[in-house]
Amino acid sequence: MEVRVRMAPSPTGFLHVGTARTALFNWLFAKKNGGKLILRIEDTDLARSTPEFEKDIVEQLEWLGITWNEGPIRQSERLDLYETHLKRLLDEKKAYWCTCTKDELEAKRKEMLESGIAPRYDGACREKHLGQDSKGVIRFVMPEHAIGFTDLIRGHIEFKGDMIGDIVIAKSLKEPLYNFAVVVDDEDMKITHVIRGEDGIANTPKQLALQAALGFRHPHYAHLPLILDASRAKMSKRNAATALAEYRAAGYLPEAMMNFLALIGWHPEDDKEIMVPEEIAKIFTLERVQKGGGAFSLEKLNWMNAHYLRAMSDAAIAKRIGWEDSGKNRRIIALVKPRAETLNDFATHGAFLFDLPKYEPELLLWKDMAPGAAKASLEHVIALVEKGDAAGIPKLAEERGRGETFWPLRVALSGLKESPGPIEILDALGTDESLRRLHLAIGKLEKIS
RNA sequence: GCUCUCAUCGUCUAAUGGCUAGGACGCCUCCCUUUCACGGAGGAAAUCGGAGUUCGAUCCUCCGUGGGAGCACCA
Repeated sequence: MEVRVRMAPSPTGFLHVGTARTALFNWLFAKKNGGKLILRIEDTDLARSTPEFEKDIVEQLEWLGITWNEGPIRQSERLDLYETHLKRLLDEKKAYWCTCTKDELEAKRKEMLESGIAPRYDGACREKHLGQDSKGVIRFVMPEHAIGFTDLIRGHIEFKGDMIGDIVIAKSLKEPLYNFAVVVDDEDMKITHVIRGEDGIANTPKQLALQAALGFRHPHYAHLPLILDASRAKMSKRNAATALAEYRAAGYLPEAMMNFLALIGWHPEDDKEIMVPEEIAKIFTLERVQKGGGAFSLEKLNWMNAHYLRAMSDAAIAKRIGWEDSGKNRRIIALVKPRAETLNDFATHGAFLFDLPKYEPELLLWKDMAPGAAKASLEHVIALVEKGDAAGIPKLAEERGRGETFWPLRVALSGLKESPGPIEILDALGTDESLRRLHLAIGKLEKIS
């Protein structure tokens, strides 16, 4: 049987890194098994869903390199389908109208909580046989027996029978709710494997019961461990950037992000960590997915991004950051690359190459060097550069002292305490600009001598 | 409160019923180097606790502890 999996984000916010990771694992699973991936937009909550968020979801998935075979399919456009099944459930008395008010429910809930039992609907309207004109909501008659399933990652999971009350499956015939829409869609789209986050575990028995009542088959379930933040709680906007778009804007590469995300909760048999998506897809199995939640380590992401950056050609980087692919820009990129962690670093770390650096004159002094000595050093360098003999600088350094020569030169050109090598900067800057900066440095030294 | 779930270096994780529990990030040292990086070579760092099964348990079982998630007319 053909493997069919889905990613089912809800357009009520920007694409979350956790959602992206779930999408990625579905993509990997589909690829590994020669299956199909369906993008389903779960927008049954009309009040909270927006086209902007949907656009972000699609854009970020595309950026990551996740491709799908069907969709995006919007639940909001399939209302008739849900209504058909809703009516069937009602006709068969497997669902009923409920007119309990929110206040009543809240009071009962509080009461149950206080007496130490799990809050659940008491079934007050179950036997009232209310009609559609009652303007209530539709509840599903939850079976009393225990419901278990075998999770592909966690093994057998069982829920006690009387735990879950009659859940609301729709606000009206035209307003289905999450658990119901999911069940109808998973059946209709012939989903074989539901691969989702661990937070979906508690929904599984509800969906299983709904499937049984509707006469649907049960897909396989696999619940992925959660992505945790640095304090080991579910990653939230409070403590870290959660929107994929933020990482994109911060200059992370999609290939690095994908590789990094794949390694949260999954690990290859060997210890090879740097892998392109196609490589991972070849060896990906749910058996090797971890059960415990994994923290999102920005430090490791940074390392991985830097690693991918260093593997890219200067021309490719120029293209990514939107720089003209000129000889000068390539030299600048080559200079910044060993120190860059993100795409944005090229602009910030390379800024001194475009704009005249600002720095204190004292920075020009190597250790306890006197201003006059620094000035003399720079003058020697200027003489060489003016002759077009920059290649003679290393020899000069040997004669006059490496630190004494290179340090003032580097600072004069970059204004930085930490920077690429001075000869390389001189080359990237060009003779004219270099001489200009050297003279400016001498001016600064004269002021403090 | 109730339900479900998880537990190996600080972090992501590997492995095994029995050798020095492996790799990666981060950290430290050294080499390279005018500086900082990059690169190279080393190093410190972990099986939550208690019972049981067993010749032997980090691995299997139970209990405890700790963490996490879920308990909407959200998804």
